[in-house]
Amino acid sequence: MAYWLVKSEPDAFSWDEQVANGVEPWTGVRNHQAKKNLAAMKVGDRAFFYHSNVQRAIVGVVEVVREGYPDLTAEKGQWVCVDVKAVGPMPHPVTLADIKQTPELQELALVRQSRLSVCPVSDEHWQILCCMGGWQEPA
DNA sequence: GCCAACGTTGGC
DNA sequence: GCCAACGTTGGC
Repeated sequence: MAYWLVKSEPDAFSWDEQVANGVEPWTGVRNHQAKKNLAAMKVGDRAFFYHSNVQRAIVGVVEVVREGYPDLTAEKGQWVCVDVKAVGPMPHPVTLADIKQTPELQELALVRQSRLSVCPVSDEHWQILCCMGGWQEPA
């Protein structure tokens, strides 16, 4: 199982909406690197749900429930999306400031390439971030 | 194929 | 609101 981090501007699509909707297509990615990452996702992979811009924090965890398929919101058919399901909220949202203060996390794609909206997260980084956020598996 | 101009994203 | 990073476009 692989780990990822997906960004959304809360004004456009927020964690609350993700929770309310349950399963939601992750559309609108228009960047080739991000597309490559989306296409590599497998059912069962987990991703952090990150609020960019106004909040700048990891606020929840989602799970991939449908692998890469054509993004119908794109005019031309060359973009990809996946479906993700809300797993649960971060008990303590992990902010970008927190991440930047953590030496072990400086290699995160989120830090190194701030404009990339879908980035991979290593197993090690995932564990650190879960620990910082007080994440516990839902019973 | 190079590069300047321009648009978009996202942090501050 | 500003600016840096970076992707895209278009002229040559």
